[in-house]
Amino acid sequence: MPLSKLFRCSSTAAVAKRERRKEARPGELLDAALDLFVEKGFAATRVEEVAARAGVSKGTLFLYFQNKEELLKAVVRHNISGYYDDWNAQFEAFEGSTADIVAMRMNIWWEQVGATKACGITKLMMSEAGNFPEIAAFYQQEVVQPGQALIRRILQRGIDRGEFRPLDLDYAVYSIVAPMIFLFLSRHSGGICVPEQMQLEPKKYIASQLNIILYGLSAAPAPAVENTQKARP
Amino acid sequence: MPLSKLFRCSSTAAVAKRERRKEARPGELLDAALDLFVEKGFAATRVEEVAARAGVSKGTLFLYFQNKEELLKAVVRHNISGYYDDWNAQFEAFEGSTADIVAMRMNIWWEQVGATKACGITKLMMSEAGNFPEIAAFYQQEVVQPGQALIRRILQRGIDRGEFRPLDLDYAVYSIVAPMIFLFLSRHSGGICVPEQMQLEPKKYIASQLNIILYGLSAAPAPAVENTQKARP
Amino acid sequence: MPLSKLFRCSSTAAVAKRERRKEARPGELLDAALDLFVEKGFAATRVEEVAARAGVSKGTLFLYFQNKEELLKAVVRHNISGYYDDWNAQFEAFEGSTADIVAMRMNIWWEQVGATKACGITKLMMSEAGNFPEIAAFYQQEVVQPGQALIRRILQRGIDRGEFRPLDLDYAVYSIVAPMIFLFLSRHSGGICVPEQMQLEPKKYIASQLNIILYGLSAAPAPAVENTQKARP
Amino acid sequence: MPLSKLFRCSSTAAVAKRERRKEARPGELLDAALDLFVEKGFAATRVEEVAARAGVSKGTLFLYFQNKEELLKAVVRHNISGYYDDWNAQFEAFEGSTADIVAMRMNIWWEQVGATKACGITKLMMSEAGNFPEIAAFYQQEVVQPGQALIRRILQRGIDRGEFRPLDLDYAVYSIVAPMIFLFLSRHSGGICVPEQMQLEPKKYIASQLNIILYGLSAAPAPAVENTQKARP
DNA sequence: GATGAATGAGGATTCATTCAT
DNA sequence: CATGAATGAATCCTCATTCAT
Repeated sequence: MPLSKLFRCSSTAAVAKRERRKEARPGELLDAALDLFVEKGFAATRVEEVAARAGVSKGTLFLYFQNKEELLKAVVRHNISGYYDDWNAQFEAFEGSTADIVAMRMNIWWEQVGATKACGITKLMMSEAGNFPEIAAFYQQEVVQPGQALIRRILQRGIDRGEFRPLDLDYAVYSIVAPMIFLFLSRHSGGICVPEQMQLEPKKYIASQLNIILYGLSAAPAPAVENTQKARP
Repeated sequence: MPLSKLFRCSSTAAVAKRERRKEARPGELLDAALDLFVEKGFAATRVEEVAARAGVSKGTLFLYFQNKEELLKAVVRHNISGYYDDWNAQFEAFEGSTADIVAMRMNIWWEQVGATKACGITKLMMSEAGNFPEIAAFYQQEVVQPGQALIRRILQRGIDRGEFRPLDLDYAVYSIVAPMIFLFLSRHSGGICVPEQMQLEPKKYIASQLNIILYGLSAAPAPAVENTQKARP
Repeated sequence: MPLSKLFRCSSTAAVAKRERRKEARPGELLDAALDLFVEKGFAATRVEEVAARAGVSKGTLFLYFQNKEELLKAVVRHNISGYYDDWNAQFEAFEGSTADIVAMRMNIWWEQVGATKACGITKLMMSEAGNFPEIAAFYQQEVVQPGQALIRRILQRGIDRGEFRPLDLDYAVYSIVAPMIFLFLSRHSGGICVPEQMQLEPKKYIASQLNIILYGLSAAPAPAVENTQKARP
Repeated sequence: MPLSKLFRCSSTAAVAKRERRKEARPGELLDAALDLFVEKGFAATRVEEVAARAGVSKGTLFLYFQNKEELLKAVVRHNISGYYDDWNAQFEAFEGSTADIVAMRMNIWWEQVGATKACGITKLMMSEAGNFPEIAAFYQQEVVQPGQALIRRILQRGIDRGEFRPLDLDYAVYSIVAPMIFLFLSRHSGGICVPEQMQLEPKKYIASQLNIILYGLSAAPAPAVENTQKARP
């Protein structure tokens, strides 16, 4: 049954290839695992499937990862490589209006995360956070907090430069974060966020949100909203 | 819902205890199930736990619910049905500004759903939608679509009355929906949405979002946002 | 739900009727049980179904029968009321040829047992004998042995009167018994004995068997059968 | 059946033990299953018992058989396949009297099936046919129909050669089939067919049946049987 | 007597993990 | 290193039986 036995010869070329593959193994497993965890959920994904998709046997998977949970952790860690250094640098370097920074940030966030397979990690983390507090904490520290800190700095810049109204930053960050997270989740929520037949067009969605948010953040005079609303500061 | 209540005359003291319990059972089971499903997830919750928390045995649960999946469906149905009739009526009856309707809607949505145990259903549904397409479809039809339809009508009213700018409603609804879903999810996401130490204050969060959104929706003149942004219509 | 409550009044007529029904209960339960045991098998029949078909509640059944096994035993006992007294008497009284007795016996056996619901008991007993040795022993003693004894006496009569050849009765009885048992079983064997599309016509089947058997039993000279066959005695 | 045996060269001593066991497993499991299914019935047999008797764990069984029902089907297939080719060939090749073919057929049927463990399958199938229509259909097609077709051809040969009387084959086949099925069933019926203390001697039983049947089938002149009997054709 | 709500033992099946080869 | 056969813990669900009313 193991056909590989029949075809494996001891030429150096073959050894080299095997060697190379050996080193590639963990990465292939992580890719396969990401796909499947995102597609079917953590619990519903069988390790055997992950192994099969990576082209190895079940046993081999356990050579590289202590258990299924460790595999999940590794998947998350592996897929949140530091965008933030780049993104922070971009922010520092930017010279235009803060509104433009916000717009750019959301669009790039989409392009570099939302449009990739990593998008599904948000939903994956949300679903599994309860069962894996340790990894949730890790994700919080490595992803959530730096992300929100960056948004915060952006908004602060707008306020400092008089482009944005004075805002309670603790809450204002969510006017940027919430729509983006919602967008990511909506793509893996099976119609729970956005009805399936609707199919959100991401770029249009972001534009629409920006159109509203930026106006709301701006230092222009506010309309009168009585009753439930606090007057603008 | 239990019609029998309407027809029972109070003379039968003898039948009381057993029968009263029987009527209470489904509700007790649904409450227990909601708690546990939200806390541990659907798959990770054992039916026996649900039964135990409701103070009955495993078998009793299956007297009232055909299987675990039906129990989940019943939980969803039990905790969401009936809001929309009220909410639609409220909307029809309201005479004030549309901004106030939006504000009221978000606050009431919070109070009647977000602040209750039912809040966790959003995350529960998102996590399980992939594994239970039937339930997802049910939720989509019974909850998501009517909810978004209501928001749509509200925004349409604002536009019709000249209070709001002309908007692409397909996308504008999410300026209301996204922050609320995000809020609900954040309370059950183990810090994936909002870092745990931050502890969002819901009323303040809603006020902050409203403050920005309503301004963004309003017909007042927009600030100049160049580059990525479309000019206001 | 129990509609009977609504209609039960305390008139003497009603009481009489209830009384009558009460006495009829065990019989109704036995009838229902026989139907279901034969149709679905013992294990696959739920006591609740039996009770429902008899028009009573599950609890009531246990008022009359200690448990499901006792119910089965009662069903068997109830449905093998003494044909043998009649049949033995018929045999004693008969004056014609023994071949005619055999023919009559098989036909009457069919009419009074095979064509009735009792027919299914043979298959039921065969299936359950292993699980209920006690009742198998009972059936053996009350049904199988008397039946074979009668056949034996019939054959003996044929031999004694020179109508039949001398036969080893221990085995010859099965030339009569086997075809009949096979017929009974075939009607409840789901195509294991006789392919379902074939549908044996009982009277024709019996005639065909008789035609062959009686010839084989008769004292007429035998054809030459070499090799495997013993010569006729 | 395991083709791999044919292709395995004997150089791989290292792989031996584990692999040999793997190949033996299905057979060991089928043997264990046959024993237990026949002894206790299908429903009453726990898969764990089957596994234990085969010396493996519960899980291992499911490595080889999708579920309990497939195990049953495999048992049937394993124990009946392949006789008919031989038997049909034997029939074609035979040159003696048709009476001898009949005699040989019954004796060999006994020796190759009745005297083996496979004998119990007949009763097993009869008991379970109602609950597993799919298996019943399979057995009907693979076992019952080919078997009866063979008997039919044998009888036809006898008629064609003037050895047997003209017979309605649809019914005459059962003069051969019924006694054999009865014999098989009797060995697993707990005394329902044949009282336990009697202990049928199979060879003697078959001889006795043959003695009667063959005489009845033969073209020799028939004795007068009046009344219920049709005159011989 | 009659009811039917409640019980809980019992069994098939899945799948992460181990380990002999 | 790699394999995949073997394991057995874990859980849903059924249904005979009990017993408070």
